[in-house]
Amino acid sequence: MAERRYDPQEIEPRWQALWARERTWEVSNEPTESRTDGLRALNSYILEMLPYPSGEPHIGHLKVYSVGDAIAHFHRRLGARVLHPMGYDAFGLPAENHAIKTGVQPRVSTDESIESFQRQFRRWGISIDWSREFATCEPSYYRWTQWIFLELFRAGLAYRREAAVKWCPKDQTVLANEQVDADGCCERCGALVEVKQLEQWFLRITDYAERLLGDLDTIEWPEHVKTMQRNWIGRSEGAEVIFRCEDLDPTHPVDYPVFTTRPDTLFGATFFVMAPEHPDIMRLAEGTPNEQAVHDYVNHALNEPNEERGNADKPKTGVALGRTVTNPVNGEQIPMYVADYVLMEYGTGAIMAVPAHDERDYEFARAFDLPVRRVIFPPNAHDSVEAAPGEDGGVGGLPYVGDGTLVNSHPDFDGMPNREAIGAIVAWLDREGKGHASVNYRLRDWLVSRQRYWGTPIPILYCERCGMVPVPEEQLPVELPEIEDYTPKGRSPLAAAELWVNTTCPQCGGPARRETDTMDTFVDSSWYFLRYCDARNEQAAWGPAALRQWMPVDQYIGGVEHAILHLMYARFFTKALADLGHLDFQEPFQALFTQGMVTKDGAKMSKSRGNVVSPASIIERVGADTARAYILFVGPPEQDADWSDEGVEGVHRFLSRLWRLAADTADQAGAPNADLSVPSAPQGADLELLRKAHWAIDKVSGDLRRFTFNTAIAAVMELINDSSRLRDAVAPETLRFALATAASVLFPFAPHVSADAYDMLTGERVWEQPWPQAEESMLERDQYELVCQVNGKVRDRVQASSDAAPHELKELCRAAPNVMAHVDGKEIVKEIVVPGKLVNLVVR
RNA sequence: GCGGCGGUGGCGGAACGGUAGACGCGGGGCCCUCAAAAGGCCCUGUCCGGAAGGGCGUGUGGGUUCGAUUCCCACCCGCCGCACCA
Repeated sequence: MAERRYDPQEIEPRWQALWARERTWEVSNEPTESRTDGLRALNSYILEMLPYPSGEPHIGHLKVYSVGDAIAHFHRRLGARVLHPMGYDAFGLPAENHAIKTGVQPRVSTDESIESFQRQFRRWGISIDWSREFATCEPSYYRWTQWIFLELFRAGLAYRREAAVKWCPKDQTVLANEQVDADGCCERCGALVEVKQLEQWFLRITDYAERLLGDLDTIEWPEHVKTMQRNWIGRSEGAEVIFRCEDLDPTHPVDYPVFTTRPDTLFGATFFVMAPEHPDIMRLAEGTPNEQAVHDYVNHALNEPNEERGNADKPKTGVALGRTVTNPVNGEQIPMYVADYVLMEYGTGAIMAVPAHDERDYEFARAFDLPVRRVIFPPNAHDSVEAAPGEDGGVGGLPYVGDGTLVNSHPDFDGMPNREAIGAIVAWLDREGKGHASVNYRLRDWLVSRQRYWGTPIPILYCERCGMVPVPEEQLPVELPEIEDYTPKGRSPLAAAELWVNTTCPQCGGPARRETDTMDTFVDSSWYFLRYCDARNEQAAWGPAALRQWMPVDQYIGGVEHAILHLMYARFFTKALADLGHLDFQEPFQALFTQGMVTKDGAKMSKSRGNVVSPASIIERVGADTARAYILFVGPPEQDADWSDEGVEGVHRFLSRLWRLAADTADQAGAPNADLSVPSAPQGADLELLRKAHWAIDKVSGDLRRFTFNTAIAAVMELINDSSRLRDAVAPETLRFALATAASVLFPFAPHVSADAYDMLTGERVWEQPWPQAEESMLERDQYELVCQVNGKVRDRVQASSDAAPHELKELCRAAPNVMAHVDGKEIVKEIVVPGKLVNLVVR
């Protein structure tokens, strides 16, 4: 017989053409009949994070879609109707920067990239429902992004206020944080970046902090991702305390609230610090001898790069404002300072400083020679509370941030454990109207406006008479105009499109100007999973019936680098849209899987390192099946994996072997035969191979549920190794069954070769076959190798019958030759029997 | 600093508290071949031994257990996230 060779370059396009021709992976939104056995939901929504189309897909894309496709195929063959769509997160800076450099319009270069991604995904054989494909830069998509924005605007969840943004004085443009390098310079021109106050759009995600935190308990996400989100939200319990300033005008005192997690230390507050960004700073300093110094300090602090300013090791700096505030608990006048260690974004932008019990305040007090007053006495630190005056209370070790007993405070609280004092002092503040219990979050509102061209236009108009006016829904989308020059000139490039900017007010008909900022691309990707459910709907962003079929996403898959931003924003959108009556669920992604990075020689792939492995070149050499199976075989998918060309060859050999065995076996059988029945009472090699096949079914099924694809593929390798070894010792139908089984369970990982092998053997389409079931009887053995231990060490192995009673197993073990040698007259004090596994004799 | 994850052969990695190292790579030997490629078979943690067999081995030190890579405590190292968050 002619030598047949595994040729992925022939096999793969052939099956891809069939799947494309028959639109095999498309699904409808028709309601599924309700299922009577109640076993499983009939619909399953498997989604990988949509790609940002730039150049060619990289190896990370190959990994995420290989993982997702395996799950999608598995669910299909378990009987589910699976939604597995694809789209492109197509707005963004790189396309725009490319345009600035080359003059090629972002739309043109983006479309090129999208085409290349489409080609690759088809070439990889990913089972995508192409009928639902879209790119977020298409007006038919961003029309609904704009609609959502307006919904949020009407609900008060989108608002405008002044905010500090990064500004490059040379390029005359606002910069995204990512465009500022580590030295605080513009990544394009190298000029020192400044901070500028500009009107910006925000989304009120902070309103959802509590729910975003609480609902993490309702979803099946990796614990570390939940932890990152919890940390990002950063919930702290404490109190808001009011410090009154009467210095400016005693008849009109100003109240400055501060947030503190330690109201128990209030009596130790010896000064008061405000952030340089605090709007009252200059007003407070005005007319004091320090006015100029304060002015200089604020200017300097505001222009300092975040990385530098945020460095906790930096010595504390600041300037006295020359004013005082009143400590509400004891009426003391304490001096006010401005210092850059206080952040405007957190809490109220002002703090009470308790140097004795806070490291930062302590450092500042040291630098400025301010009083330090201990108000917490450590436990077990001898002596009575009264005998502890002076700076450190005679105990030393300041600042002290631990728990203890209150001292130097007030007779009502002195002697109280500080944990208890927190409640007592807050209650007192509350009664006096000087404060109240409060919860504070680290999470800040989401700044969504970008002074950029290549993004979704914000659908707002400014009318001279009516002010800010939302674009009426029937006028959506506000389309991005074609422009000539993408170079920023101190405002969004859109501002130069005068014809587009100038329009009429829908309310009064008078002249109006369009908002020229565009939206952060994270807005686009915060709802795309909803659009897939009803991607061709021109009347609405989605129909409720379509959503009911699919949402929430059953399994979401993507890189851990999106653990915070994208996943938080998508959750926020879902909750906000649910509150507005557009959705009837609270969480978009029921289960999440985060896959690890693919590295080369232990390092992240990058052009500058020259270690980039391109999927296209791999596939050209060994085919898509090998590339996909290898990337899943190399290790657990949630871990980082190092690409090895030798490892790829190993997987290629395995697929090659599988295919050749199937081809030879099919040739011998003459014609494909759908009948896969096996000898009725198999013995010897037949039994061994059939058992192996059923073991493999069981192993792969479990591994697919656990996402341990590496061991699933290893199990199929074992089955193929055994099939090869036993090929001449078993009945032809046994071998056929073993190989068809291997092809069947390998299909989710290497679809083309599996489909081809299955077809050669049976003439059937493997993806139309139900997932195989392992037969219980084939998983059991009537004989097994009993491990014989003496004092926990393996000394022998003997054959035991599966139905042997414990006492029989003990006998077998005691009789094993090498066990006897180790027992040798010693006393057996205990015998542990684990049926099916081992016997352990404890001797003395 | 806080939080999370992880440390197993030459390498990637397997092991419901029960035979440590499945599977693959790499390495060695052999078969096929005029030769090569491709393929096939065998060996491959380490030390002692001819072999049988035995000692030692999952970052370090303790503990629980008949038995620990697995559970508990302390520590060391590495990676990731957050970081002057009041």
